[in-house]
Amino acid sequence: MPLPNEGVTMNKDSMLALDNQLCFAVYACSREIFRFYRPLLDELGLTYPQYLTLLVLWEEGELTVKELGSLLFLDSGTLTPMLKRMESAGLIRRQRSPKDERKVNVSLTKEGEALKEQARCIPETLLQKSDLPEKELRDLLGRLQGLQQQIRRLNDSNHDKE
Amino acid sequence: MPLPNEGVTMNKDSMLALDNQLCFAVYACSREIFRFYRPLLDELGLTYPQYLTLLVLWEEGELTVKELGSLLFLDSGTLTPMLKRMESAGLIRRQRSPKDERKVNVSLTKEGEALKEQARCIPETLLQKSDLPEKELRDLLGRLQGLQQQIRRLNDSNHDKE
DNA sequence: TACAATTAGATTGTACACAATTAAATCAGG
DNA sequence: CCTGATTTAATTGTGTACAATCTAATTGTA
Repeated sequence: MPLPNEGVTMNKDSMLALDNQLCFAVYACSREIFRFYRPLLDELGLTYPQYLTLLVLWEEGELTVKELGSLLFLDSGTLTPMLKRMESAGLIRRQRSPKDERKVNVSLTKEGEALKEQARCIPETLLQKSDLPEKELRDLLGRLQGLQQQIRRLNDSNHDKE
Repeated sequence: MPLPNEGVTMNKDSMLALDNQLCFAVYACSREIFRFYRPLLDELGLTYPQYLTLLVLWEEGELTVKELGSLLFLDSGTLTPMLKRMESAGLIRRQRSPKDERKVNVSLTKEGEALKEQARCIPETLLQKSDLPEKELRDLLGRLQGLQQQIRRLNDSNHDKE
């Protein structure tokens, strides 16, 4: 006998299957994007996470490690070694804040600033090549951001419980 | 003077900005999903990539490393050490194929098979908690899969050129 | 049959991610 | 002014990712 809301609420199995497919799709897509950018960024001597870091610094100017982390959703365990590599590559400076010795200010060197122009020269973006209509891409962006926020809320409230 | 297709074709800057936002959203979303699954999978002693590997094996039965890799889009550099960890955890077996000594067959042990039931017991899926309507999630899945395929095509044809 | 090309995995080296811990600096209540 | 709590980075340890290289097995073909 069908339940009142059958057809509206999925059964557990099909929900689980959709869950797995969607999570895998996000994961696989993310790695495919890394793979696309690699040869372009190789020429600039950057990795994709380093490129994201520069995007933020180009936009915001000087930031602390903490602020960088909250924009990129990364913690010091990831950022500290990456920033050290970027520092020894001459792209950024890392210096303790004189006002609060706990903080480390991250800022661009001339070389790091100069890469901005080179990065703009990437002739075609991924999306132009992808041949998908802009409207669809904006829609996709909105949904992904929505989903990420939802999961983030779940994760954060989960973390608080402990 | 506006070009004929202005408003239809985005300018380079806004395209670049959308590109960056979308790529970051996929990347951030992927990590948020990992973070969501971690406490659930910790109880089973699994990581998310190991869980994905088991999902495939539960579905397909015995597979070679190569076949596993083409389903998960991972190469032996990633799979070999991960499969060794799963083997020493008693979840899978790895044995050279007698017919073709180059191949390594990966199959489930009783323990690995048994985890399937425990994994089904994960009470609520991510998506049920996310509170987003099924239609929207299926739509998102389709678009992500489409995007991934497009990028994969680009990447593969790029790789052929060299 | 030789033997060059191909294929499947393993290995090596670099670079994230992230949980857990540590250490130093700052803050806040008494 | 102290001292315990909090905040900020750094460190440690484990586990992916992935390019590049290597080795052994197999295949295609002259």
